Amino acid sequence: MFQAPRGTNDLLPQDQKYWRYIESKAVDLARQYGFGRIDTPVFEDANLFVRSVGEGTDIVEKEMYTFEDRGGDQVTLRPEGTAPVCRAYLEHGMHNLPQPVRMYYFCPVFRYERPQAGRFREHHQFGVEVLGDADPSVDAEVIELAWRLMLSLGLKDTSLLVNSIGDTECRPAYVGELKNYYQGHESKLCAECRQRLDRNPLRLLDCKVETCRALGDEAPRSSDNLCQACQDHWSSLRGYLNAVAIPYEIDHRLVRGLDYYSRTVFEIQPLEGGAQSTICGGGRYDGLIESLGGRSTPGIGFATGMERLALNLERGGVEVPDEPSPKYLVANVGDAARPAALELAARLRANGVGAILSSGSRGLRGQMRQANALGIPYTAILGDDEIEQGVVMIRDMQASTQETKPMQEFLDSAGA
RNA sequence: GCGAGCGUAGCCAAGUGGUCUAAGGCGCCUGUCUGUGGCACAGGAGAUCACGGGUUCGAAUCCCGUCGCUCGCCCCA
Repeated sequence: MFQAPRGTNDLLPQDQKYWRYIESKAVDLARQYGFGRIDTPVFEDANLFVRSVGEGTDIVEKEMYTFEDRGGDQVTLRPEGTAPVCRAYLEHGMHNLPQPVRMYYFCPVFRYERPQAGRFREHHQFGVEVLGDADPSVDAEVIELAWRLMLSLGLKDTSLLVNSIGDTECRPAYVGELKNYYQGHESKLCAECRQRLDRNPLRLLDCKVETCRALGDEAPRSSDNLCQACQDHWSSLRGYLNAVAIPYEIDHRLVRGLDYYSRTVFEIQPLEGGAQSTICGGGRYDGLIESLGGRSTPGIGFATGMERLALNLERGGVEVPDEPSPKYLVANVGDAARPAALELAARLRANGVGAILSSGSRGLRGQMRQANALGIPYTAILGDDEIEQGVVMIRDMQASTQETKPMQEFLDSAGA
């Protein structure tokens, strides 16, 4: 038997309601904030991600689905959403549009990882990007949008963490200072962290080992080591967030793993999360477009994981509306009724009314059971008697009442 | 890449060496009700007990290997 590949999932009809719900809330909000939808290819030139996400990152080092196609090109299944949007911005000359350009997307994302709760090899993201505006008010707006999405979904008990990690101006000096600090305490670090000391000192901050955490509390903070421009940006952002009353927490340990982030970074986490708890992550990436060959263009965005949002909706017991069933099931008894039933169902649908034809190979009883099991509110019954008299019997399944109506009259009223 | 747990019908699951040609429940189908659902009752279909090898008179049950799934680490949505 074939199985879905490891780390991938079928999204069955009965699971769809959570996704439709998230999608509709997200699209409504995105439109409110003036975002337009963009869809980019599932695969891209491998180098797009190597250059943007960063050569030393886990994503590029060991998680990308990269293969050579039949023409000999190295292509990669999209491991994140931001770089393709930036590529599209450049490719289509969007710097000629009124700035900033605001876009949102829903797309599958692929990373070769060991699957576990809330982490898959294929997952889906809703994300937004704002390109061409460096003002901190844009940061505030994007963060507000992320926060409003959680509220609008009905996800309670989430926390918003914000930090500034500086830019190319001030970060190198800060990383040096951090390294210095940790080197002074190297004997107390866990084995992992000793390796991080060389590879990626920033990551020392979010280690979960108790002794490392304690050291992290006392470590120099990025937000205390910003250059003047970053400092101004950071304090403006906090002011704006206060102005729109978004309940954020400053988390000095928040760093994020992709190379392209600068200044503002943020995450949203459920209070009671499992291991893979982050449901939304984002930040500013002012150097990214330039590194892809464009002229210097600031950008900021975030992405949310659909699977993690759906998981949290279920865990939180959030009521999500069911997908509506067709209004009518057309039951039929006898050979003569079969074509008439087919026609009736077709005419109902032509009027925009949902209708399914039940299998006449079952008895009427079986067809009623089917209507009941499918949650269909009305059954239209056609048998020899009805055909002869040109009528149809309509049964209200919930009220358990039924009445006979002339066919034409029923069709006229059903359309309205 | 590393560590742990688990694999019995579509789903949940009993059984931990001897009528197990595998219990029960949900769901599905049929009938009681020959043109009327939900409830009840009765019946039915559906399982190479993950796969391969070994131990044994005898294996779903014990051992080894493989595969798969789940959870955790790393990292991330």
